[in-house]
Parts: sequence; structure tokens; C-alpha cells
Amino acid sequence: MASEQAAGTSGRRGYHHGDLRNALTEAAVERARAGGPQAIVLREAARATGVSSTAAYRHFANHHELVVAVKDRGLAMLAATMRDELAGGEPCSDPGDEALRRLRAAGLGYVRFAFAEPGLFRTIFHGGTEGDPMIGRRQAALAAGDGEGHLPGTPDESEESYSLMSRALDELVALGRLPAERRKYSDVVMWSAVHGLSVLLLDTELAHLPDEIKADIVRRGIDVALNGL
Amino acid sequence: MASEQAAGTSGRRGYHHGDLRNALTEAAVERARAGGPQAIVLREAARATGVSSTAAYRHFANHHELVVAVKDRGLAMLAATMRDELAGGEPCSDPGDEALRRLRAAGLGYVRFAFAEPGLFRTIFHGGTEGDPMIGRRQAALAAGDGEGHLPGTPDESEESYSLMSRALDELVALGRLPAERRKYSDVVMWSAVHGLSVLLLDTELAHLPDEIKADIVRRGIDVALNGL
DNA sequence: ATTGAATGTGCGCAGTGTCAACATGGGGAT
DNA sequence: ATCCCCATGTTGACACTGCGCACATTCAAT
Repeated sequence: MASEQAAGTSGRRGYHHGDLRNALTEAAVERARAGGPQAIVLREAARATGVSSTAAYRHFANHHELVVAVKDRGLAMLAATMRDELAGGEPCSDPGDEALRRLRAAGLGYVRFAFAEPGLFRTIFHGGTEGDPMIGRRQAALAAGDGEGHLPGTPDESEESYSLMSRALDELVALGRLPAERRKYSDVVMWSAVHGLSVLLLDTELAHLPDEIKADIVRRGIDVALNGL
Repeated sequence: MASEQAAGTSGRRGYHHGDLRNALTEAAVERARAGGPQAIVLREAARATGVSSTAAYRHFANHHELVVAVKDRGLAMLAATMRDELAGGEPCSDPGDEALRRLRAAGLGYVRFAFAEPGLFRTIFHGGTEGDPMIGRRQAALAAGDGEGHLPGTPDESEESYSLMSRALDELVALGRLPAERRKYSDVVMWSAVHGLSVLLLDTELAHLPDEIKADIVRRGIDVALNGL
């Protein structure tokens, strides 16, 4: 009975684990961190948790659901990283500058997470969106563009990272730093800018560039986006 | 010696196939088109080609090499789509406007390909870059930034799509439409802009948006990038 | 204590990547 | 034309994966 797991939240105090779903997810997250989405293998996670493979099927309908669970965790960590970046810099006195600082910080945090956790980042954006979190389900609303002139959203709470940028943009408009007519789609465009930077500098030959150059590119990319808006 | 090309699909006149590598790649491309990188399964490709699974190992060291072959094909198709888009619109009389039109067309072609061939697009950017084509191998040169002030490249001929945008930018500089000091990294930024748009509108809940909205977002995204440069 | 629903276990099936040993036959040296 | 080499294909097997089925164990409500 000398199992490797000793304490913490996953006690395994007998036949029943008590928190298997969580334990499995954590194990899967660990693999994903190291090897990306491909490294998420159900049997492995079960093995690492000290439980039979089929036990996992009591908590996940199939392999994909495990992946989705990992995506969720990753998304939360993404948001956390962005929030950290937000809180990191010192606020500007001018409200307009401050809003802009926040937008830039949000974008920077996004890229920073991608670099810090490439495995998780790749896992988050992997395969279609069938059964995923992100931006939420009510796309119907998105379709018709709402009265405020931008994509509504912040569905549940999953897409906090998205709303961070979105809110900063709202402030910019409120403070007159961004013409209201340009508000529409600005969030998506900003998001796509930082996402593109992340992916290219991570999964392309560009990944071999020295870090300083990458940092320059990221700065430039974000500046271009902010300028262009 | 006379007949050996006849069939593009597969000759199979006897024990030896004659063009297995190509046939396998084609089969794999077909699966990838329909189901993305995950759909590239070596045994399946062999089966579809009417050959034993292990025969593939005479032409590909392992599964990954097959995927790389598909990536190559996809890259070529990407470039083709972009070139089509370039040739599609009518040229502007003013050279500066023309260069700008080309840059925009290149970007639009990029996104258009992503929408037209999502499976291949996802395959191209899948997993690390170990043993891939793209941007080429000489990153050392990239590191030090060259005299012209932008990332050199056009390695072999694989990254034609990249060079299409890069050349348009060069023209813009030559014609005084873009300050030379902003030329640096502009290609990467432009590329990342269109890439981000493609990925987000393809692999996110945003994918459920109606096509018109997507088109609007793409337009806006590209405009922002061009403006920001 | 009984019992039913959760939860976990073993076993098996189909399918995949990959390797080793063997078969075939096309093309160059003779 | 002949012969032999070796690139190209084939069969068989191993390890591993996702997943379903029948059975075991436990917790909780009766």
C-alpha cells in the first residue's frame, strides 16, 4: 500500500480516491506543460495517479473531455498571467494613458504566457472548438453586433483573458482616446495580433531567434496594433 | 523507359509502385484536408495507396516525416492561393498604391487559404518546427539583423508566401510609402496579423460567426496592421 | 443491516507507429 | 543476354493507446 501519493488534496484514502477528476486533470496538465496536447494521454494520467485507466472514464466521457479540462486550467492560468502583468507595472496618472497601459499590458501578458507555457498554450488552441470553453456559447448575439458597437461576450467567466482586453478598450472609448466607431471588432483584432505573435514566435522557425529579437518583435507588433486601432 | 509518368494517381504496374512517396503524400494530403493533422495516419495512407503499411518506411523515416511532406505541399498551396489573390485584383496606376494593394492582397490570400483549406492550414502549423520547412534554416543571419534593416530570408523557396509580403514591403519603402526605420520586423508583424486572424476565426468560438462578420473582422484586422505600420 | 448508485478493477478489442526478417524484380556490370 | 545487387514491398510481431463490458468495492440513504 505504499503509494507514491502521500498527502495534499489527493489522499487516496482507500479504494476510492476522493478527488480523482482533479488528480487526473492535474496529471494531464503536467504532461501537457511538458509535451503539448499530444502528451495528454489518458492511460498515462491514470497511471501517474495510481489508478486504473478505466477509472478515468467515470469522470471523463472520453479522451477529448480530459483535454478540455486541461484547456480550462490553461485558460485560467493565461488569465492569471495577464492579470499579473496588469498589476505589475505602475499605473499612469492620466486615465487615458492608464487604459492604454492596461491594454498593452494585457497583450504583453498574453504573449508572455505563451512563451512561459508553450505546452499549455498549444493545448488551449488545439483542434476545433467542439465542446470547449472560450468566448462562450452565445454566438447568436455576436452575429448581430449589439448596440454598443462591439462584440458582446464575457459569457460565463471562462474567457477572462478576452474581457481584460475588451474592458481596456471600453475605457479608451469612454475617455475619448479611441473613436467609438472604431471600437467594433477592436477586441478581436487586438487579440488576434497578440495571438499571431505568440504562435509565430513559438511554432515557426522564428522560434530559434534570440529572445531579445523576439521581444523587439512583440513590442513592435503590439505597437502596430495599438497604432492601427 | 518510355512510360513511367502516365498516372498521376498511381501506376502500380507490378510489384514496384514507381512513385510511392508521392502517392503516399498525396493520400496523406487528402486526409489532412478533411481532418487536419490528426487525420494523417501512416497506415491509412498506405492502405489507400494499396500498399502495405511498412512500405511507407522505405520513403519516410517515420510518421513525422510524412506530416512534414504534407506541410510542404500545404505551404506550396498557400503560396499559390496568395499569388492568385495578387493576380486577381486589377493593378493600381500609382506604384505606391499598387505596392499597398499587393501587400493587402497577400494578407487576404493568406486568410482566404486558411478558410478554404482549414485542414491543411492547421497541418502546416502543427507541433514544433523540428524538421520542418518554412522560413528556412539560417536563423543565425536573422539574429543579427542585416544592413537593410529587416529580416533577411527567402531561404530556399519554401517560404514563398512569406517573401510575397516581404517584397511588397520593400517596394513600399523604395517608393517612400513606408519610413525605412519602420521596415524592420514589418514582415513578421504583418504575417502575424493575418495568421492571428486566421487561427482565431478558425479554431475559436469565433468560427461560428457568420461569414460576413468574419470578412469584416479580417478587413478591419488587415487595415489596422497596415495603418499601424 | 440492506441495498442501490458511485466509483474503481481486469480483460479484451480495434487500431496505430515501428522494427526485423524475408520476398521480389529492375537495372547496371559482366 | 546473364547475373547478381539492393532498392523497394511484404508478412508478422511488439508496445501502446482509446474505449467498452462485466465484475468488485464502497458510501450513503433507507
